[in-house]
Parts: sequence; structure tokens; C-alpha cells
Amino acid sequence: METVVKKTRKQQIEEKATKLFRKKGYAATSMRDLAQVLGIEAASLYSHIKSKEEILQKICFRMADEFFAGWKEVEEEHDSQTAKMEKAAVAYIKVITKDTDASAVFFNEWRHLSEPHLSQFLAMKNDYEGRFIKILKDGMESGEFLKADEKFMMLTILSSLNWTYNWYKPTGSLSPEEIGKKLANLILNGLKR
Amino acid sequence: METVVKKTRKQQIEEKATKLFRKKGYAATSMRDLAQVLGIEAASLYSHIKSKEEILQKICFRMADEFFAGWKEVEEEHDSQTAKMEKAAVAYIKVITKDTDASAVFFNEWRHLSEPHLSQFLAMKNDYEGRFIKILKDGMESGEFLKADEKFMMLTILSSLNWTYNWYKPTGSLSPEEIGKKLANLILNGLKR
DNA sequence: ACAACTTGCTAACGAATGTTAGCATACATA
DNA sequence: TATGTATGCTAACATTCGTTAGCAAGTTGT
Repeated sequence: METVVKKTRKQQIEEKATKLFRKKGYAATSMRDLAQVLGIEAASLYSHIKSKEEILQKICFRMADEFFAGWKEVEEEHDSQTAKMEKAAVAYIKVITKDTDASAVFFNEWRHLSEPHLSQFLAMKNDYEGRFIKILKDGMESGEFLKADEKFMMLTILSSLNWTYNWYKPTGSLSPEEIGKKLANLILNGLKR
Repeated sequence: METVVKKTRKQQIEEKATKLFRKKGYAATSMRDLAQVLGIEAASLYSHIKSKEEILQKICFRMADEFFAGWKEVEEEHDSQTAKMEKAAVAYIKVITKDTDASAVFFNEWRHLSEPHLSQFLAMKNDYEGRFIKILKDGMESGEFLKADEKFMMLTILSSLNWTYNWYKPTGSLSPEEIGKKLANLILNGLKR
């Protein structure tokens, strides 16, 4: 077995930083906090990274890339909007469950990005949400979905999907795929019997 | 008309602080930021408040109190669990829409509370969520709701309700009551026609 | 054996942080 | 007129912040 991948120090720093940013928030996490977790001095971090914000950028944009990559499976087919919605939910949950720490940072700490990264990030977010809205809109027009404000719906649905990072444990009994399907089912058919 | 209530300076400080905490986050908001918004020096704030955290405490616990107060209408009746769920959603949305800034702080900044306030806060949160879970559990047992993990359901539902603070505008066409009913309907019956 | 890269240190920088002390002014009440 | 209260100031405090400079030791590749 030779699958033990040697992590660079930089990767280790980003990992620990992600955990800390999640737990305490970006602004409340100091470089000295981060250094302590790694057992080194704060100044030593700068042999590996350029700045504190660079770490946040890496996390946010890597997650954004993964969400977009996951979208590929969704749109290329000629499915019903219902099927598309399920596929989108599954793809979304897969990304979140792969790294709940990074997801938490992605959802909650992006506002601490400085320009021009902040604008770039918001543009990506907007683009992504637009794709979700389109499914809803198409579904409403085709009669598959109840008519309602699409943006309102999109936000409500995404927020219930987002929350997954808060409770998902890799040791749980449900796979990410199953969770995505269950959530899609809840969204589509509701809680009632 | 004598309804013009004179706001104390302390109230003004808390209001502006709430807005700033929402926009920048608690940790990233400095007392000098807050003072600037009010047109005074940072040191002058301390003629009115004891500390930065005192403001956060006020916001968090006032909101918690309001959520509990709203619960009164929900549990005292002999309704179906479906009806209870709708009432709970409406009560919840009413509290959120009454002050979306404070709600945002309540949901996102409580982790910056220090002990013993943090523990006290978490206990209240737990209590509240437990009441929600009970409705779900009862509804599942009575056959009104689909059987599923109650905690998972509760978190998913609450997260979609929570998000309201992000898009609600008092100038919108829907009243808080209507929003609550619509969301409850979405949760109970789903998106599909 | 030598160069390049990785990893870490100590010391220190200027800036920003929350907060306190002490004082001043306006206004309401007695 | 005297007193308390609300409101604000300047100056300063100790601490923490992100970051840089300069240097050293170990490891790797040639």
C-alpha cells in the first residue's frame, strides 16, 4: 500500500486554519492561534503562506470550484425539472459532505474577503444561484412545480441544503447520495404523508 | 399623536451595533467603528455601556426571549400537529421579520458570547429546538408526518425558516403571517403540484 | 560536495484592539 | 441656586494583531 499521501506543510496549515475558522470565525482566529495548533511560531507560518487572507481565499474559491464542477451532471441531460432538482441536491450535498469544515467557512466567512476577490466570489455565487432558479422557473412554467416567487423558493431550498454541514458525520448511516435524495424528496413532496 | 418614543443613547448604540455586527460580524466590528457611526469617540461609548460583549448579550438574549414568547400561541391548543407546525412557523417568522438585523446577529454571532452566557444561551437554544422536535415526533407517531429522523427534520426545517432574515423587507407585499403560512405549506406539502 | 528547497526560529515593527481615568458641559429636577 | 444625570471629550494604558527581516538547520537533488 502506497496510498499515504504526504501532505505539504502548506496543506496542513490550510487544514488546521479551516477548522479554526469554522470554530471561531475568521476574524476571531489569530495567526498565533493557528501557529499554536501546529506547534510552531506565528512568524514561521509565513515561510509557507503569503497572508492570512490567502488561506481564506483558497478555501472559498476551492469550494466554489467544487460546487460548479458538481453541476456538470445536472444540466447536460434532458430530464424533468423534478429529476434535475434531485440531481442538483445530490451534487450539492456531495460537495458539502466531502468537507464540512471548509463548507462552513465557505458559507459563513466569505464576507471577510477583500476586493477584488469579494466581487469575484459574489459573481460566482450569483451565477450558481441563477442556475438553481432556472430549474425552479422551468418547473413552474411546465407545471411540474407550484407557482411561487422563484428567488424566494431558491433561497429557502438552498438554505435547507446548506445546513447539512452542521450535522453531517461521515460515520453516520446515510451516504451523501442518500441524504441528497431524502432532502430533495422532502423539498419536493413535503413532510406530510 | 404622542407615540414618538424618545430613544435613549444606549438604545441608539445597540441599534447601530446590531447593524454593524450583522454587516461585518461581531469580531470584525471595532468599538471605533461603532463610535464613528454614532458620531462620537470610542471612549464615549463607555458612558452608556459596560463592554462590547454586553451589547451582544443584550441582542442574543432579547431575541431568545422573543422566540420563547412567540411559542405561547403554539402549544396551548389541542390542534393537529400539522396545525401546530403552521402556528410555530408563523410565530417564528413574526419574530424574525420584526428585526432582521438582530435576527442575523442572533443566528450568527452567539458563539462569541463568553461563559457563562454561552452555556446559558445554548441551553435555551436546545430547549427551543426540543419543542420543535416534539411536534415532529408526535406528528410521526400519529401518522400525520412521514417517518424520519426528527432531529434531521427539525434542523432542515428551522434552517429554511431562519433564512428569512436574509431577504425579508418590510416593504414587500407579503406580511410576516403570510410568509410563515407559505413556508409552512412548502414544508408540509412540498414544491410539487 | 554543492546548491536549492523546506522548515523553523528570535526579535521586532507599526497599527489596531478594548477599555479606563479624569474632566467638561448641558440639562432636568429639587 | 444647587445637584444629579446624561453625554461627551482627550489622553493614555496594556495587549494583541498581521507581518517582515534576518538567520539557521535539515533534507533533497545533482
